Amino acid sequence: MLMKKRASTVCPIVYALDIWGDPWSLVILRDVLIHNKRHYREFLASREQISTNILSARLQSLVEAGILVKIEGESNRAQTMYRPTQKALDLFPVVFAIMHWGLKYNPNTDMSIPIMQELTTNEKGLEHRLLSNFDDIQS
Amino acid sequence: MLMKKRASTVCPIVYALDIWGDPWSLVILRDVLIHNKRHYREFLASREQISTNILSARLQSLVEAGILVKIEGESNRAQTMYRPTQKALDLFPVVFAIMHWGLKYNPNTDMSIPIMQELTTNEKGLEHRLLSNFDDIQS
DNA sequence: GATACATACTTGCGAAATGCAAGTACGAAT
DNA sequence: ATTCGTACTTGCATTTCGCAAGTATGTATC
Repeated sequence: MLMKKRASTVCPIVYALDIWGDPWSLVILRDVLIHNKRHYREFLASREQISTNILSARLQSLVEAGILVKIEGESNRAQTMYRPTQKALDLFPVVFAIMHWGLKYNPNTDMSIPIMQELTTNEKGLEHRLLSNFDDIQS
Repeated sequence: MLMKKRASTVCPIVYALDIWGDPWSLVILRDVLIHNKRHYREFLASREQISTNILSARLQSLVEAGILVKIEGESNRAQTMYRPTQKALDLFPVVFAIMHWGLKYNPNTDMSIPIMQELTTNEKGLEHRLLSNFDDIQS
């Protein structure tokens, strides 16, 4: 985190930033929520090239913050998965809002990705479909 | 910024993060958009206690990114103002989405602030009222 | 009109976080 | 038995941050 961590803040924005307000955390959350990634190796493979120590640290802090859950396989570390909690699923509106803004102002956005099209034409449908990836989590 | 700056990215989220994805930038944007702050001294007075060098650097990078405009008074630096561009005003949905999430999960949110109440009961009205602070900017 | 004050910064430095490369631990595949 | 894949950890140079102090310039006060 950039900002000195506060035990508590009365501002909902600062509260949010203290948890996932560094860029790498949001990239991980994008991968989890939008691209349905769950394995360490999948996060590593992202275009943004996060380094292993940062990835490890961020996953851990997101778990501590109750955003992700670490599910370890029995007798095989390669089965370890990171899955979102409801607290993470509630970030869909945030992620979508950021995507809308980025889409408007980033001339290099790759519109050939189906999700980008769908975000503008059928956001609710997109959200519903993505949420169905996490049916086991939904309350 | 935490993340190595990219000249261009095809991801709208990473584009956004490269511009305002550090916590301090978002605190400044909160102050501009929600609390209608415009002067250096006002940003410094925020509860989060940003230090002067960071504030100076962030204001400059937000100006470079086309998010804020620096308006200098003639013959008096104390009149210097930082005002949002349309690109900043388009961040209202992002800021509101973050506030909604923070409100849900931050037990310490100060609900005595009128804006917090209004966000849940009348978001559109709140947005409209806040936007009216920037009538001169709106296209 | 000299002095104090306010504002908007810049500078210096120790502490922390980052980025990169390499190493480790362990199960699976050959 | 050896190699490979995966999930990390460790070490270190570089960058960024946080804090304190200093600077520049205009305004207010005596």
